[in-house]
Parts: sequence; structure tokens; C-alpha cells
Amino acid sequence: MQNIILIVDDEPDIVGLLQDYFEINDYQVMTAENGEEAINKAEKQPDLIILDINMPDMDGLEVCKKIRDFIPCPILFLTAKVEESDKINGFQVGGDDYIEKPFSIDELGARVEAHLRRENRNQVKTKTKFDGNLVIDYMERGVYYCDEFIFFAKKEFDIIELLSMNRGQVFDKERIYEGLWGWESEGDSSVVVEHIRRIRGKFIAAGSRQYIETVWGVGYKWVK
Amino acid sequence: MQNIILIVDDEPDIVGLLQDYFEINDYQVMTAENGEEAINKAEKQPDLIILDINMPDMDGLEVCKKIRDFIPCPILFLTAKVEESDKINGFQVGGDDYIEKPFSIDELGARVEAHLRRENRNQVKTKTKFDGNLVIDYMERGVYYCDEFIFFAKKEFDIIELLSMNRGQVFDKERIYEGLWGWESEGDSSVVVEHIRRIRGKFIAAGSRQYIETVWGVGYKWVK
DNA sequence: TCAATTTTTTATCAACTATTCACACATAAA
DNA sequence: TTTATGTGTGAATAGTTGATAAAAAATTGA
Repeated sequence: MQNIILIVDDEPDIVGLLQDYFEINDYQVMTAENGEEAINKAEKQPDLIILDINMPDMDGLEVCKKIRDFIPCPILFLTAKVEESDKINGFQVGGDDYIEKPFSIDELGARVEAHLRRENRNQVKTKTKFDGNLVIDYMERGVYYCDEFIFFAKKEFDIIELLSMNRGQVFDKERIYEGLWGWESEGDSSVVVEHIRRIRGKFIAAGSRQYIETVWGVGYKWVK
Repeated sequence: MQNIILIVDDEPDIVGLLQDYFEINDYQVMTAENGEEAINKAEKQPDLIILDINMPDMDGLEVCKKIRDFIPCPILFLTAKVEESDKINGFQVGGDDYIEKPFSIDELGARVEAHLRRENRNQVKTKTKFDGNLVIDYMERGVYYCDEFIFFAKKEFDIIELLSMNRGQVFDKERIYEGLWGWESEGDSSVVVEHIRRIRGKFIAAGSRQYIETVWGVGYKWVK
């Protein structure tokens, strides 16, 4: 899933430059041009914050102090100051990195990536991404198409889970039925067909392509 | 608890300098003077590694590549190289920071501290803010909505704690019951349902939105 | 092209699950 | 003990989902 970055700087030029760079590199970007705005936007819990220190009214260090208790994500300071004591100060208020202006944008990008990589390593992964747009989170039992949540009922999600975790593999209707209803269930496997229909309907409603393919005379499979 | 740092550099002077500095600052220090030794010591799972890039035989990048899969701790590169591409390379092989020689030892210390702080933060959270208005303080076992304290009884808070610390993740009623009442408890997991109802009632009374969602046929989850 | 077969759609109703409520019991404070 | 508060139970109600059958559409093979 796309990472969300909050960029805070009072110079619109820099904000614009960074926004373009990160959007091109497939991040979702929020921006703020002063401390107060930054605090408001930070409450949306972005995945990472790039924070300029020199700003009128409330400076970056101040902002960091105020949000640190609630906002656990990495905070990278951006600054023209070169005094060593400033840097150390930056780390002390809870910052995670400190980059001097003028900076290389590629280095900034690499540092951002390194911090996010570390965050992800620290949590268990339960999500799988299919073809760029579809994300299935098995722990959350949630399906997202282009970051939009698509609701699936219990049995519907169960089927999606079974098929998507074995993408490409063909399941005949009896196998799906037995897998989810249990062997001794008496019912007819035509229920499966009905659920597949409902699943497809929801994908259409969400504007998505279809991920479940019919294998004529056999059953269904998750596209590969 | 004392953190263990592994310092790797082929220049004994630098190793000595860093070792003294970090030992004075209450770290436990391991050292290595070449790549092979570094890999051996890294297997002891230090809390952080400072790794020189320019070394004979096996350079720091090489070392990092080899250990990255097994050693999850932060790795800080230390180097005289100033080429931007080298830096980015350092991040790509799995490094977490990149410091140029000559470096300020206090800045290095601050960066080390920042990385370790982050590792720890990822383990225990004491307070979390949800969507701007709701604050849960796990140490205090308190819940605040718009700075107003909402009282929750023991079991109620236990449930809130379990769900909110794993926001987005779906828990079925048995899992909640076993998690909070214990496996051998005989009771019915329908108590959980009753507590959820009471929690919701208190959120309504406080004028708050609901944070616990029902997942039909499965259980409950904290909103994401 | 047509008939046989398989899949998809539609509509309906039964079965299931969650919520609510009233009350009983347990525990801690006064 | 009395009182208040927290916790657990079961039954009634409301709401959602799942199963079924029958009709429509699509696919296949001759």
C-alpha cells in the first residue's frame, strides 16, 4: 500500500519540489506550510514526516515536541542550520534524522525509504498486493481497490482468501465448498456460484477488474 | 538495560575512539577490524552496528548484504567517501544511516541514540492518539475524548486495549475471550458482546464516534 | 445454426448473528 | 451490613446473510 508522507516547510518552492519528487516515486503526499497546520495534518497519522526547522511562528523543533507523544512515525528534520548543537537538539526532541540544506533529493529519498523499510520490518506483514491496485489484508479481513475499502461478507471473504492465497490454482466448486463449509455439509455446491457472483458484483461496483476467472467445466481460479 | 553496539573499522584508532566514547555513555561495545570478524560478531545480535565501508578484503557494503537477512538491528555506515551514489548504495543494501568522515562524535552519538530509541518505541507504546480526538494512555489505563476523561471498568479497558493496540485487525469473540479470561475459563464468550455494548454506550455518552466495528460472522475490530 | 450443457442472474425465504434489555450474581467501598 | 459498582447470563428483538430454486444467458460441440 502507498505510504503517506507529510512535508512541512514554509517555502512553497521546496514543498512543491519535494511533493513532485515523492509523488512520482509513488508516495501519497500531504503538505503544510506552518507549524499549526503541520500538527493538524500529523494527526492523520502519516507514515513519515519531513519537517523544516526554520519556520516563522512555530519552528520545527517545537512542532516535533508537541506531536512526538502521539505520532509514532519517523520524523526527518530539514534545515539550513549547520551548528552541531542544533543537530543534536533535533535528535533530542525526538527526531529520527537530520538533513542539511542544500540537500541531494536522491539522498533524501533514500533516507526516507530506509526509515520506512525499518518501520515495516518491525511489524508483521499480513497484506498482499495484487497487480498494483488491489490489496488484501488477511488479518484485517479487508480488501482495498486503489485505497478504497470494498466490503465483503464473511463467506465472500473466505472464498477470496482461499483463492487469492493460491493464485493461479484452479479450484472446482466441490473443493471450494468442502474447504469452507466442511466435508459433512449436505448442501449443494451451487451456493459457491452464488457467492462468486456477489463477489464479482462488488468488484464491478468498485470499478475494479475481475480477479476471479471461470474455468469452464471445472471451477474458478484467482488470476495470475 | 545496556545496549550492545558492534563497531567495525579497520583503523584501530577509530575503533578505540568510538569504543571509549560509547562505553563512557553506558553502552556495551563489541569491536571487529575486518569483514569476516564483523559477520561472526554480528551473529551475537547486537542492538546496533556501526560499519565502516572502506576496509580491505570485504568492504562494509558487502558485510551488510550478507548479514541483513539475519540481523534486524539498525546498521549505520561510516565512510570517507562522499559520492552521492555511494550513499544511496549504502541505503539500498539495507543500511539505516550514513555518516561521513570526518564526523562529529556527538552527532554520531545522537544518531545512535535516535535509532535505538525508535527500536524501543516500536515495542512498547504508552500513549496513542486516534484521529485527533481520542487518546488512550495504556500506562494510566485512561481514555480521553477531546481531553475529557471517559471512565471504563477493568474488563472494558482490557478489551479496548487489546483491540486498539492492534487496530484494523479482526478478533473473533473466542479470541478476545481467551485472551482476557484465559483458555480454561468455562464461561461463554457472549460476555464479550455485553462488554462491547457497554463500551459503545460510554462512547455515545461522551459524544464520540464509535471506534469498535462489528465484522459480521467473525468478530470485532478497532477502526483503522 | 441448434440443442445440450454450464454458468450467471434474479427473487424469495429460512437460518443465523448481533444487539438490546432486564435481571442475577460478585466484588469492593462506605 | 449496606450500598454502589462491576461482571455475567439468558431471552426477546432486529437485522444481515446464506441457501435454494427457477429463469435467463452464455458457451460448447456437432
